[in-house]
Amino acid sequence: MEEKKQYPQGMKWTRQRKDVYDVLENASEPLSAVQIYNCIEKCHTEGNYAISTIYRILTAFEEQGFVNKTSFMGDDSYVYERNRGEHTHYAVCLNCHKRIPLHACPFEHMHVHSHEEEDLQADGFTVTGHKLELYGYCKTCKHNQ
Amino acid sequence: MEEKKQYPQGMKWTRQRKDVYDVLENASEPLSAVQIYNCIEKCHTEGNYAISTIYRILTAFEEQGFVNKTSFMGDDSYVYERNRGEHTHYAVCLNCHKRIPLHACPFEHMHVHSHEEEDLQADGFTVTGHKLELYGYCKTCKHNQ
DNA sequence: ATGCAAATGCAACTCATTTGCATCTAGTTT
DNA sequence: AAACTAGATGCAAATGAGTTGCATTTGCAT
Repeated sequence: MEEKKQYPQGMKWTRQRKDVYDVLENASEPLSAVQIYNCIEKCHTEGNYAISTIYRILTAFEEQGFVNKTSFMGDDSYVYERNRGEHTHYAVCLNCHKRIPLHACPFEHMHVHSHEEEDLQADGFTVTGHKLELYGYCKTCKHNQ
Repeated sequence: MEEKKQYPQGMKWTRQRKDVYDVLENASEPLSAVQIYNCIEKCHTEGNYAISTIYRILTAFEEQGFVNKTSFMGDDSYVYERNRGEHTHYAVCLNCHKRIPLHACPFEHMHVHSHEEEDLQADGFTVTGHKLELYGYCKTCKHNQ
């Protein structure tokens, strides 16, 4: 009757893992390990949490395919988000580092890869994903020059 | 008669800056600050170099538009390359972090931005550039499982 | 040759992430 | 239900990229 067993084989379902999982499940944007850590510390005043544990959990989750790890231009840390099948691209402000999600992936409607993938396959390279980032300046930062 | 004055206004042309510039000019791929530092230390046994100087020079060069600073998935540091007007995208191997340059930008031949840019402009966001990264596994890493 | 703002070297610092190790615990076995 | 054990955690120390304050040096304009 629990929401167990949605989790991978051979992975212990600990309090810490559940907390990290919940945070990512409810997050509306990618979060860094430190953000996740702070979020958990804030909500659960119970036990202690070690930041190293958060990192280890995120690594494990990534290996299991639960979360995706990426970095954005201008940010100095990695961010993690629940892997929900679809993927999102962002426009990032080079000044304040705000991220604006794009509503569609330009690659969805066509085979842009054509040229590229041919070349790559000749090299024996297997493409598993792609990442597109638009960058520039948001309204606020543009005005504040 | 020298190759001076290809450099920006108000910027002193020091031995260190010339060295960094030369390394980037002759580089066949983006380099990290540490790689540039090591490269210079190796070639020029003369004076001392401080890694902090390299970082300051790279920051200055970037502000002047001489170099572009980017990061690639899986790498934990920034890399810099001479800004030669054109831009290059890469396919990066998630295992060995090798980068394979793509010969063309998929965005060159069309206005992919259409949808996206409309949305963004409604938000007051000004797009100044984009970055596309394909990722996956190179021939070697794929075979070595 | 002189003067000074800009650039450098150095050492100490920050901040994200990792690691070794002793302790603990989820989940299985008895 | 108690015992067992591989895997997970907390802690503290280490690593590594990048930054900063400050005293000293050096382009380069006068």
